[in-house]
Amino acid sequence: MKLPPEFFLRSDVLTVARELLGKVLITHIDGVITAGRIIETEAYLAPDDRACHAFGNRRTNRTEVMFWQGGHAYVYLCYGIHHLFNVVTGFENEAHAVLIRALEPLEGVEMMRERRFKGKKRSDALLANGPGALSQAMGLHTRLTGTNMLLPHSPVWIEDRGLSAGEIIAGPRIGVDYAGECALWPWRFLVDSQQSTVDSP
DNA sequence: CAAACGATCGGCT
DNA sequence: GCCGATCGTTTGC
Repeated sequence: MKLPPEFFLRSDVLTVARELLGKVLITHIDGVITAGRIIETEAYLAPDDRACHAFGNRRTNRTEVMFWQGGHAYVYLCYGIHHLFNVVTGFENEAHAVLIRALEPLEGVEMMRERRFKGKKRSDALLANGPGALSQAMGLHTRLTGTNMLLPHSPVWIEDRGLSAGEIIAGPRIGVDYAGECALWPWRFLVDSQQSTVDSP
């Protein structure tokens, strides 16, 4: 059920990013379980990817966990507001990561609504429809960076529950226009919501 | 030490 | 569709 080390210990981060679609991201935080089916990812791959924080394999305090072996969490603050959650992949000293960009909520939806909307009325479609949004809904925070998701009782982990990803669409990554030609690489993956997936009639 | 910069979101026009 | 929020990280002087 919980993904094994071998899933993350692969150098081909593009394949891992694709295969994460349909898997289930789970947190156990503040005594509550929340879970969602991963429906959008992006791959980041040092050293040649200008959009990757570890471009050129440069190590900084922030990006150090990207160099750890696959299965750790890399969470960083974006635009001073948003906590973005990544899965570190590959072997030690390979700075590869997959950004989780969207989820389909499965469990703990009440808690997700509370964290996201604080009682205000909003559409459930907005619960986890972006990388900052899903982190807020799931309780993911920069303090969780460096968490080993493979350890028992970790606060965040990923499971295979046999759900299908369906058809997969690939395209350029979002918000990395500064990265030159790297911004054009089709390293964003999302499930085709036009296609039938888990429970269509 | 100062300053620019985001792997975004939500509110407003 | 545009724009401001907001702050840790990084880089430059």
